[in-house]
Amino acid sequence: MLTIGQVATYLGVTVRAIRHYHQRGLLPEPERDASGYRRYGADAVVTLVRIKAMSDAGVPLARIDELMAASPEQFATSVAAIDTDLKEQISDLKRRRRRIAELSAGDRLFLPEEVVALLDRVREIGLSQEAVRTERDTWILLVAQYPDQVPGWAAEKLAMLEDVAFQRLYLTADQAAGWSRDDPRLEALADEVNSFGGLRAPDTDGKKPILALDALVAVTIMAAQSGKPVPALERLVELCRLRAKPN
Amino acid sequence: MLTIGQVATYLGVTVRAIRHYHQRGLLPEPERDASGYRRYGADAVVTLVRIKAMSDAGVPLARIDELMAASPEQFATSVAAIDTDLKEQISDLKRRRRRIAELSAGDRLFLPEEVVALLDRVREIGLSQEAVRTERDTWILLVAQYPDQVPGWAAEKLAMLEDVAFQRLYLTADQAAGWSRDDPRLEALADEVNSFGGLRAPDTDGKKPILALDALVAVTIMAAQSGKPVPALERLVELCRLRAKPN
DNA sequence: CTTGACCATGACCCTGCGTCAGGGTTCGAC
DNA sequence: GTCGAACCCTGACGCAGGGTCATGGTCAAG
Repeated sequence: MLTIGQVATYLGVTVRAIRHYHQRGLLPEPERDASGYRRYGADAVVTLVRIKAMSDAGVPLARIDELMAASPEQFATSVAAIDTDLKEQISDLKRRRRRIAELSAGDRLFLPEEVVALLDRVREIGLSQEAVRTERDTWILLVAQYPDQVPGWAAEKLAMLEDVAFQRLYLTADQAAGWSRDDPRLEALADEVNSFGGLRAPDTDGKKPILALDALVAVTIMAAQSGKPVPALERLVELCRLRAKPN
Repeated sequence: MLTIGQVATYLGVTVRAIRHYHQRGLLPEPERDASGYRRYGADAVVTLVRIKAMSDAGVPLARIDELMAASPEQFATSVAAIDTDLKEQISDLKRRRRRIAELSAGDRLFLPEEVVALLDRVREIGLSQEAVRTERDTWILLVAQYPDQVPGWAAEKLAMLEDVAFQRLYLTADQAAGWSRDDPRLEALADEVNSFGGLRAPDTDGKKPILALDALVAVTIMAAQSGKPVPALERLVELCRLRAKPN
């Protein structure tokens, strides 16, 4: 008659696991000796071997007791179901691996390649690190809501950045974040923004493309909402809107 | 300012998950409004998008906070580690699928094919269902301790069963389980067993092959240990041992 | 008689949330 | 102004499959 520890080392399972099986009702409690120790016979060992085999094969404990008492047909059916389950889990993990690969490939995070290219470009141009982060965060928000349109929008914006004048404008707007709310340069800047088509916030006209300095709008919105308002940019947005609707 | 439910539906996660991220410290608790509701700004949404992206990619929550604040090199290293992890999990699941396949293929359970063949054979020969189960259980025990030797042993025993005399002996021993302890036929049976080389229990000489009627020994041992002793077979084993060591 | 290796039970820990339970809040409709 | 539906809050238990104490009894050897 074996003790629990002996059975465990014999079969290569832990003592805790065996007690767990008892608790789950998978393995009947054996008789106890005078001191209360569990004493196992060969039948218990056999049952345990079967449990271990199933469990190693990935059968969830809950189904093992079904299987132990199943007829050959039930057995086959259940095994097939479990196998299907495992197949699903595998393809799930594979999907995850693909996503992981995208994460590490997309240098900075879960954005479509067009956006990544755009971010690289604005960094190249000399945009401040903060502004780049804001640009990124804006795109993240956009992706969450318009995943299909985003690549197109990003490509469009990237194309606009070929224009040196637009680049200058973009950089100046970035600088403007440090200006005060009544800085006179804001007026000139607003004029320039308008010459590029003005501001268009994504929520202004639903699902239409965002162009130009929408990120600017986003900056002000996001800053305001996260508790760090940027007065100069707020004012700039105001000025641009005034020019856009002069009536 | 968004409520937790709005953020959740916007991003396609559950409210519970968001609260869970707060609890795990992945997502900082946002400010509350007058009634104690959480109010989320765009920054929180961005953080959540990043968390969701990592989590969807299979990054464990515990590592997400590392990654969120990691430098590009750390990021790459960690991502590689996680990918390795996923690969392992996948091959693990594949291994399980193979085991599952073996389970269902080996009709009656997790035994090497040689043993399955042997079991089929003894069933064919006409061994009682009980005896077949005992035979199976014995092999299960043997596999647990001598997984490498078992296929050889089973093949050897299967070969012996070609001999019709041996078959008869086997069947008679099966019948003997129903005899009384002092049945005179036991003597003759013991003689016959000896003419086939006698009994050899696996524990008798360590790792040497088991032959002939070891299952008989196993029957008595197992029966005794699981509380249902078989007196006639116990006696038979005794007799065989007497003949094996006549001094 | 003590020491170290076992055994017992019970209870808390992990992951990633789901799902009550037992409240309070807000909003639109009447 | 009040009703109900739909939110929100915290706290706690649940799952699989055990790991890991904590606390105390048992056993064999020296």
